[in-house]
Order: sequence, then structure tokens, then C-alpha cells
Amino acid sequence: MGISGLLPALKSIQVTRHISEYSGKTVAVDAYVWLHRGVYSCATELATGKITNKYVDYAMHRVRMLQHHKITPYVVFDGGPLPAKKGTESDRKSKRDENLARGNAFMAQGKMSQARECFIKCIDVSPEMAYQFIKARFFHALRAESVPYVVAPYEADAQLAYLEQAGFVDAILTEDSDLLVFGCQTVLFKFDVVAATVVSISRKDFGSVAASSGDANGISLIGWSDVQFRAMTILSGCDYLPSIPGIGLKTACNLLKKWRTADAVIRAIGIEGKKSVPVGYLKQFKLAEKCFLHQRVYCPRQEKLVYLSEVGSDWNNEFDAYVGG
DNA sequence: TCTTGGTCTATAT
DNA sequence: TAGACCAAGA
Repeated sequence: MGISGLLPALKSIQVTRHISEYSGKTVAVDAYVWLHRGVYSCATELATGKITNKYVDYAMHRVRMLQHHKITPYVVFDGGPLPAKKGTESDRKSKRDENLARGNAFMAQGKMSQARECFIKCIDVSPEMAYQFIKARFFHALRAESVPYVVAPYEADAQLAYLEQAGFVDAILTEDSDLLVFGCQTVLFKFDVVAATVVSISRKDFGSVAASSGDANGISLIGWSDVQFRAMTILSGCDYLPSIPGIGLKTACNLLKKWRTADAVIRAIGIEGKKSVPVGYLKQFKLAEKCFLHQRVYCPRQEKLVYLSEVGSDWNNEFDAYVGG
């Protein structure tokens, strides 16, 4: 899901670049989108248990594309769901099962195109499939071409952020605006294989994001710290915490300008009384912050799990239970 | 003016 | 599925 409206709000610092501009660099790749798009090409085969490797071809085509331009890809896969998000997994599973059953019913009637529609909906890139994906084909293909890869203990986002922060890679290729919240410096969106371009957003440009009259989606980030930027995105609603109803990106931005800190903003909304602050919202907010800052990731150098950023003295077991053990 | 929820569309065969 | 885009309502 990412942060709704964040990319349009950062329009003024988006730069379309030819990927050859990253020649000589190492780029971390979020495998999720490639997997998702790849399975479209063979949804029927996958759902009915046929063996296929078309989705590997799809991803490897992109890997080779990067290599062709002398870019070293570092492929990152999702691991298990973060404890913070567990709730949504089971109802997704039941929806998948439902679509699988409907697809099979259509197929029994010979209605292949309608069956395919259902199969597309039931295909999800589950950790099992990602695992199968690596093991069956992609793994060998990457190994054969000495392409580094890593499976995140939890979310790929945090792992991607760690790889950049720790100096393993120079940039991150993804479709998820959350990477900016995780503190990444150079994030590349909208990889276009035909034009061989990406849309780059650099953190160093945040300071020049100013609300201009011509841009209805604009926000101003002049003089903002990472703490404030992160607070704005969490307040506007993120994967870990829905927003207080009625608070979007703009309102969060304006309130933070006025009150400086998230604590003060949440207090002010409560005192004003026009919007109802859910019980425990401040606490949930703090936990969401922890997920963005200290989620568990794998360090390829130390070969063990580490925190995305080191935790402070206020850390406790409850936080650990939230960001992964 | 901003949020929210709806619809549309690309994905690739 | 998820982002882009649009219209309605607060």
C-alpha cells in the first residue's frame, strides 16, 4: 500500500533517468513487483499445479537488462509477515482459497477465460512461493550469474533500506513509497524496460520540496528532519497504522508544521475534539515508528539478524515482539 | 481545500 | 494487486 499520495506530493523532485546513469553501481532490487507481474504471464499454469518457469524468465530478463548497463543487481525477497501485520494474513488466505474454488468451477465448465480471472486473484506471492521461486529456478539463475540476493527475515522494505544504509548498495529499485519512510537515500521507481528508464527520488532533495501554486498535490518539507518526515507519513496512514479519520498527508504536514512533534499533534487533535482519536493511538504510533526504524533485518556481513538501526536504552521486549524477534 | 472511496488500468499471453 | 485518476462530500 505504501503512503497514499506521497509520490505525487514529491513530484517536483522526481527525475526520470536512463538506467545507464547507474552504470558501475550496485542496485538493490525489490523482487516483489517482478514476482507479481511475472506470475500474470502464467496464472493458469501456477494455480492448476502445472510446472512453469515463465515468471523466472520475466524477472531474469530484468536482471539481464540491468547487467547489460553494467549495473549489479542485489535481489531482495520478502520473508515472513511482521508480527505487527499478522492480522490481515488469514483473511487474505480465505479470499485466495475462494478464488481458487471459483476458478476450478469455471474450468470444469470449460469457461477458461473466466477461470483465469479467478486464478489471477488467487495467485499471491506468498513466502512459500518466493521460496519455491528461488529454489526452483531463480536461485540457480542468480547463482550462475553471480548475482547476490538475500531473503529478508520479515519485510523486504526494511532489508532494502539496510543494504543501502550499510553500504552494500548505492540505490534501491522498487515501486513502494515506504522505502522513503525507511530513510533510504536514493530510490528508483517505475522501471520501464522498453525505455530503460527509472524515476529517481533522492532524499537530499527533500529540503527543496516546497509547495508551489501550480501543484495541487504539493507539500513543503523545507527544514524538516527525518523524524518529522516519518511522523507525517505515519500520521497520514501507513501499513502499520491507519490514520485518524480525516487526517491525510496535507493535514498531517500542516499540523506538524504548527506543533513540531507527533506527540503534540496527536494531543492537539484530541483537545480540539473535532476528530476522534482512537484509544491507544499514540502508543500505536510509537510502535509504527519502531517498525520503520528498528525492524529486524539480515546482515550479510555479520551473517546474523540485526536491527535496521541500533536500538536505544528505552528498548524493551514488547518492541521486540512487534518488530520481529 | 482535503479526504475518501469509487473506478480504471497495466501487468503479459 | 496497487497505483493513478476522478468525483463527491466534509
